[in-house]
This record gives sequence, structure tokens and C-alpha cells, in this order.
Amino acid sequence: METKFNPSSIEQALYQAWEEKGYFKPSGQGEAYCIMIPPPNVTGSLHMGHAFQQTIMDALTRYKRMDGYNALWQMGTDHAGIATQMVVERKLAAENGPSRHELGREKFIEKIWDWKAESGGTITKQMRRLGNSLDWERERFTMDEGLSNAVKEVFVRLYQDDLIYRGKRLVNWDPKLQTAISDLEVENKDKQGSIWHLRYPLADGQKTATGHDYLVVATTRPETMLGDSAVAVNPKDERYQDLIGKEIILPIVNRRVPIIADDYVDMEFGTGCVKITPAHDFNDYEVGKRHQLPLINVLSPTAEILVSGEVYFTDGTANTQEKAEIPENLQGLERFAARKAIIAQLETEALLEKIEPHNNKVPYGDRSGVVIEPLLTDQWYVRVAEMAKTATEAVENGDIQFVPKQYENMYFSWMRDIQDWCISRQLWWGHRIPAWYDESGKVYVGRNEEEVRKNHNLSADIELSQDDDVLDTWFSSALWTFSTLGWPENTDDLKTFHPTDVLVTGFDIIFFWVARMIMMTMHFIKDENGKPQVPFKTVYVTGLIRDEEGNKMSKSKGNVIDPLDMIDGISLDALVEKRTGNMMQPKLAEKIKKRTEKEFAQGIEAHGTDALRFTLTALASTGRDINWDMKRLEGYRNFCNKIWNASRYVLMNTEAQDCGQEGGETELSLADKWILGRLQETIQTTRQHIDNYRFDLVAQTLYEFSWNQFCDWYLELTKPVLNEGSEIQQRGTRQTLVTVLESLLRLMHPVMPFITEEIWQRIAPLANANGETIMQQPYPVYQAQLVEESAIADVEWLKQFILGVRNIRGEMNISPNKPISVLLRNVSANDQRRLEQNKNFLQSLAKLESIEVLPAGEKGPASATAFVGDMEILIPMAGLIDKDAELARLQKAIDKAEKEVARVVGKLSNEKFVNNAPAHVLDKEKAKQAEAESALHKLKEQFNEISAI
RNA sequence: GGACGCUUAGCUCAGUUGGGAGAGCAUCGCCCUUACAAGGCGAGGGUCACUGGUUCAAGUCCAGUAGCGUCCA
Repeated sequence: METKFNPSSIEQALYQAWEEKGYFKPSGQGEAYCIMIPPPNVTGSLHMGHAFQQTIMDALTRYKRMDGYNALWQMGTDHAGIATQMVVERKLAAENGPSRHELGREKFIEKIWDWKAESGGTITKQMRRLGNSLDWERERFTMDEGLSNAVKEVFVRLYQDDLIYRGKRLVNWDPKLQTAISDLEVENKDKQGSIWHLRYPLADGQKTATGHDYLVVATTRPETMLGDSAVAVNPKDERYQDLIGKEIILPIVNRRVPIIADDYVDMEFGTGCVKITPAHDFNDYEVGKRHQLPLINVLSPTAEILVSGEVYFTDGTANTQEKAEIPENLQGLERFAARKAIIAQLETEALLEKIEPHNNKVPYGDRSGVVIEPLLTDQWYVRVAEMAKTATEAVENGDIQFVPKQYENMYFSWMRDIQDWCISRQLWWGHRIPAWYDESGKVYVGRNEEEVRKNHNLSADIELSQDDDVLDTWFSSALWTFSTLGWPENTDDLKTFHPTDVLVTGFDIIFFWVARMIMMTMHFIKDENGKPQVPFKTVYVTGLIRDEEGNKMSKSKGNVIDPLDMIDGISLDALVEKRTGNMMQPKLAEKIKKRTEKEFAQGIEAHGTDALRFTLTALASTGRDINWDMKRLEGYRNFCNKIWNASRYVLMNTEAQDCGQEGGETELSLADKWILGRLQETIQTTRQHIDNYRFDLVAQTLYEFSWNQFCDWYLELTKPVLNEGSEIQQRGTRQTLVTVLESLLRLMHPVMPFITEEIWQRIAPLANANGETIMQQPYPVYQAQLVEESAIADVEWLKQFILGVRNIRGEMNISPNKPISVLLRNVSANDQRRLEQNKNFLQSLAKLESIEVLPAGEKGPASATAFVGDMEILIPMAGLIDKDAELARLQKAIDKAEKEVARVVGKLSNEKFVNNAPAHVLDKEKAKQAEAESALHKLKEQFNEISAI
């Protein structure tokens, strides 16, 4: 073995072997355990969030697999509608190729499939590097045939159940991408803007209570005034009582619109008069519905002013009687240009009262980055109220549990106000809506055109055209847990693995995905009693991985870290190139370069997959974002190295030697019994923490045991036995060395798959463990009979002894190499026994030349002292220890002890405490007092003795 | 404006019926001792954001304040 752990030399070969041998497939035996991967974008690449969540999923899967479950981690990818379509459009533009529209739908979709073929392997290759034990043979894609069929089936059935409908509604329209987007894809940003106060002249010579012949309305979007269909006031507002039911003349277009009363209006805000534009504002849309106001659309899909307004009834049907004309000079203007023109015109007509600065919430498309326009369009919707009710109940009654629990509130609050889900998107990449129209516009829904014709008796000469739109990507991913298992067929997989066990995901998609998955699954999948099945029993919600300063990682900030760069390392130049290449805003490149040079002056070293995974595990405390910390990664790389070298030590002392595999008498040392007991505790704690999803504590437990117990103490304690012990003692210790290490490797394997497998291959035969791979070995089980309390107490005594000597050595600058002699005072029978049993350990670990027990009553020479309970260890000062240094050391200890005594005495002299505290607390405090006082007394005595020299 | 979360050592974070304030990294000192210098041994370091309350006892429970963050309107 090399003296340093070199992950790059082992990882890929091990993974390839695992995959080839089919270890990732469910065993087909035992209780089922299933995790569905949140499908990453097929054309995307791996980021830290993926690495984090996948590490957790893999650890869980490996744990359950080892624990005898029929474990499946289902692989799959998502077609990511808008994102992918945009990437390909940009790519075409960059190559000066034809635009999407020049190519036409079919050709363009071909280009996307080409792109998928080209880039689709990137992320799966990266995921393999993480060591993920996904079942690759079952890999699915949301656009593959099976899943597409599931999508069609769901759509048709929902339509038949009247849970899908089509209608003209106000939607969030992205004028750049020219598609509807869901409100979840809208990001509201605070923007410093203006609010314009406009005068709307009253019709028919009316006057306000204050004598004006106009009303003043305040608006942040003056350009929409072309589509106003009312002015509203609060019904309780006394200022405008007389005007309710009267009309104003809308400036510029000279249309008469009514003055209405509605509670929606805030009397305190502005003048208390609000313009109502139902076709261009969500609140106004609701007001319009209540008052049966016409909806007047004045914007095109590209957000330019129409030639004339389109008027609709509130049910979305065209209103051909009313007209909404638009002056020629405004026609075709882009929305912000139109705003300027309208303001200018109002100003010249003296209808602009004032402009005030105003903080607006402005909606932006999170993909396109442009301002979203509420726009009236024909869209498909899922009626979600009923499904939402069932889905809410599943969480309320505990069928589905969120970890951490507080996310349930987030879920409930979203579910309470849930709106019908707009599922149509005006894109080309995605599942085309299975609806056809005849020439009159009548709609027919079916699995395909043939079925539609058959079901509706439509002869071949009737022209049918399929709906141009595709479904929201989340529509197909909402079916993920069951479509991947073969639904709508009632497959064995479905029966075996559904409901799945855990969903591991970020809180940011609880609404997008988790909620919708629960709704869809419970609607379509029932158990044998007809009860809706949940998609998963637990939702483990992870935090976000941020950079070291707590900023979100994003390409535009240039602070993205590729998990593979942590694993393999990367030079500074390559990293800068990666972060600044292919930028949408080249301006930022210089800034990013500087930042990167500062953050990673030496580039990034290789750390290996296991270190990365262990770090992510250690940082996974629940309910909290994670600030990435390179130092932490480095620390855990060192940990891997520690494991490597500890194993090297074990192998050096056991390979080709008698470890008791063939039987033979053995004698276990105190240390052997102790480490076996500590291992049991570690096994128990580790399991508990995994079961509670406390991966940070899992990491901590494994680290503590491996380094602070196994390496620091146990391996050291084996040295005297292996050097000087009898044959049967050596055999016992060798056996313990290999069994403990072999168990520890299995215990760590779910988190650190590679290093544990590599070492296990060599250690297993020595420990009589048979099998081809650690992956299929049983997960360690707590064995109470291996915990020997007396052994643990004895070793604690031993450690105290050694630490006492080391402390004096350290404080007194006595070289660790220099053997010293100690005297013992006040030695009890128990001390005497322990001393005899552990003399060799003491001599070896504390580097002692001799240990001499002073006869009772004898004081011994002037010495530095350490305590082990009541027993005192004396290190004679002569020639070794400086008087003043020892006095200083003692004074420090005295100060500390005095503080402790004062604290405990204070507590115990408090009558109320003594009267009220439970007995066990009281006893504990009393014991502490006795101990502290005795220690203080001894220290003072010692101090006096030394100072008297 | 509403809801939730956070504030503990220089940094990143644990702290689970209220009873000893912890880890890793960083710092300081001594050591190249045949598993490991990516190491060993030893040491120092905190008014648990602030104020008040409940309690014999509060990092922990309650109320409020401040700062930061996220989601929603």
C-alpha cells in the first residue's frame, strides 16, 4: 500500500466493476426500499446541490441495501422544457444557424434530440463519479415512450373526469419566450419606479365633492389605461358616494367607463380611486369578474400595443359589440415606449397631476429575465381543489412526513391558497397536448388522433389539427414515482416499490414538484382497498449549498463550484476559464476572474470522492443552508488518509499472519475488549442517526470513533501486545484488529464507498468475511454482549494515567522520547490491579522507564503530580523539572479548581436548590463538590511542598 | 405588511423531556517515536445577539428588541 491515500487510483475502476457486476440492481429479496431520484435536467451538468442530495440518497440506499432490503434507487432525467429549448436556440444563434422559426417545429425538435444525444451523457457520467449506486438499467427519461404514454393517459383521464379544462384566463406571460409560465417561475423584485397620478375627466358634467370635474387615479402602469374598463372606489368612501354608477371619459381613447364600488379599493392609498384593467392585472381581473366588466386586451404576445383592443366577456368569450379603439400613434409601440408616449400625451392635455417615486414589486421571468405581462390567453388548466384536499390530508395525518417538520407549514400554506394549475406552455419541446380541433374549433381529447376519430365518429374527411402547445415539464415529473415503475400497466415493480420511501429534495421545489407529485399520485394510484397511495412516506428537505461567504452559487456570480473539481482538482487557469467562458454578460468576466484568483490562488487540489461525500454528509444538519467550506473538505480528506494509514498498519500486522481465521486459542487484551465495546456503541449511535436523517451526526460519530478511539488509542494499545505478547495474546489482538476494522469499514461504507471497498477487499479474508463486495455485506448490528463495562472503565483509568503523564511532559517540555520514572502514591486495591494488568500499556504509551508504588504513608521526593481519581502520579523533579514552571502549572490548576469549588458550593448552599432539585442532580453536585475540594486540597498541598524547596 | 428560520470559540457549525458549553478547522508550544507531517503529543480561547419573565436552575421554555436570511402578499 502507498503511504498516502490516492483516491484517483482506485475510484473509477471500483465503480466500473460494481456497475458491470450489477450490484446496483435491487436484490429481489427482502422488504422493498425505494428512492426516486429527482430527475436532473438531461442536458445539464452536476452542481453542488446535486452532489449533496445524491450523496444522501446514495448513503440511504447503500445502508438499506446492506441491511437486507430489496433496495432500488431509480435513475432518470427530465426534459426541462424551457431550459433545454433555450439552450438549443442559443446554440443555433451562436453558430449563426437558422432560427427556431426558420427551421420549423419538426426540424427544431430534431435539433434538440441531437443536442440531447450529444450532451445527455454529461451528467450521468458525473453522477457515476460520485459513486452513486443508481440502477442504471432502469434509467428513464420524461420524454421516452413509456413516460409519454403515462402523460397522455393522465391527461385524457383527468379531462374525462372534468379535472382538466381549457379556458381564456389571465396568465403570467413571458413576452420574450412567448409562453405562459407558472407563478412559481415568476420572481418578484423590488424596483425603484414611479407612480403616476392621472386625471380622468368625469362624464356628463359631474363634479367631485371637492368641486373637481375629474377623478385622480394612481397607477404604476399607465400604459394599461388603454384597456381600462372601470374606475373603482371603496363603497364606504364618503368622498365618492355620489359618483358611484356615474362614468368618466377615459383620456386618449375617449371611451366611457363606469365608476364602481368595490371593497378591494384601499381608501387610504392615494386618492382612493383605482383604475380597473381586468385584462392586464390579476387583482383587477378579480374585480372585473365581480362586476361583469369587459376584459380589454391591448397588448400583443410580444407586449406591443395592438391596433385595436380585443374585448371579451368575463367568461372569456369574445364580445363583438363593444369596441376599444386605440389611436394610431400608439399602435404597435412596445410597452415601455407606449408608456412614455401616453404620459407625454396626458401631460400636454394637462391630465397628469404628478409623478411620485414608488417602490414597486415587478414580476420577472426567472428564465428570460424580462418583465412578465399578465395576459389573456387560451390555456389548459388542472382543477386542483379536490386533489389538493386529499394531498393535504396525507400530510396532516402523517402518511407523509416532512423532515424537518417545519416545512409542513410551508406545504399547508401553499395548499390552502392553491390556484388551478396552468399546464400548457407555448413551447415546442415537451409533451404535445393530446387534444385536436376540428375546423369549427371544437376540441376533442384522446390518446391519439385515431382514438379521437373513433370515439367521436369523425370521418376521415374531417380535418383535425392537434393543439400546438406542450405540457409544463412539471406535469410529467408529477407522475415520476409511478410512471418510472411502468404505470399505466400494473407492473410488478409498481406493486413492489410503490409507495416509495424517501424523497430527498430542496425546499425550493416543494410547490413545483413535491405538492404536485402528491396530488397526481394520490389521484391515480390506489392500494388494493382503493385507498389513495402516497408517492413517498418521507420528504427529506435539504438546505441550499452556498459559497464560503453565504452567497447563492450562480453562473452570473461566477462562484459555482463543480463537484468534480473538488474530486479531481483543477488549476487556477482552468477554473477561471470554466467560470468566465461562454458568459452571457462578458462584462462580468473580469470581476469573476479576480474573485476566483483570490478565492483559489493555487487552484483546487484533488480531494477524492469519499472526502467530498463525507464533507457533504457532515454539513447536512437539517433545516439550514450550508456555507461551503474548503477547509472542511481538506480536513475530511485528511480523515480518509487517516483511515488509509490505520488500515495499512492493521494489514502490516495481520496479513500473512495468524489472525485466528483457522481457530486457535486467543486471549483478548483489555484494549481489545474495550474497542469491541466502543465499536458496539458506535454502531448503535450511527444507526440511530441515519434513521433520524441526522447525517451530520453520522459523520461526527464515525469520525470520532475512527480517529479519537480507534487510531489514537486502540492502535497504540495494540503495539505492546504485538511486540511483546504471547502467541495467543497476539492472535487475539490481530483478530480484534481485523474484525473491528472490517466492521468499521462496513459501518462507513454508505458514506465513503470507495475507500471502504478498496480496503475491505484486503481485510475481509483476514476477518473471515466472505463475499465479493462490501456493498452486499450486512450492515453492522449492535451486539450488547460485546460491551464489557469493566473493560471500558479500566481503559478510561488507563487513559487518565497516560494523559496525566503526557500533560506534565507537555507542560514541562520534557521530550516525548525521554523515558521517565514515576512513583505512585495513595494506590487503592483497584488501582493496584489495574496497574498490574496494564503495566506494559503504560510503559509503552506514556514512555515510562519504571513505575514504583510508594508504601502507604510515604511522601516521596519533590515531584510534579497528576491525579487518577485519588491516586497520585509523581514525576520526581530532580534534573527534569524547573521549580517555577511547576509552580506556575500548579497555580493554573488551583485557579481552575477554585472556580469549580466556588460554583458547586454556591449551588449547594442555596437552600432552594437543595430543596427542589431532584435527588440525582443533587447527588451529582455533591459528588462534584467532594471531588473538586479534594483536588483543590491536593493541589494546594503540592504547591506548598514545592515552594518550600 | 404576513409567515418561518437564524444569531454559541477567530472561521464553519453541533448542542433532542431545562441540571457538566462542545466538534472540526485556525492559533500557540514541543516532537521527522518504523500506520499516518494530509501526522503525533500538549495548551490557550466563549457575558451562548440584546432585554425582561418563568424556574431552585435557562444556550435550552415564554414575551419583547435588534440584525441577517428565506418564502408569501
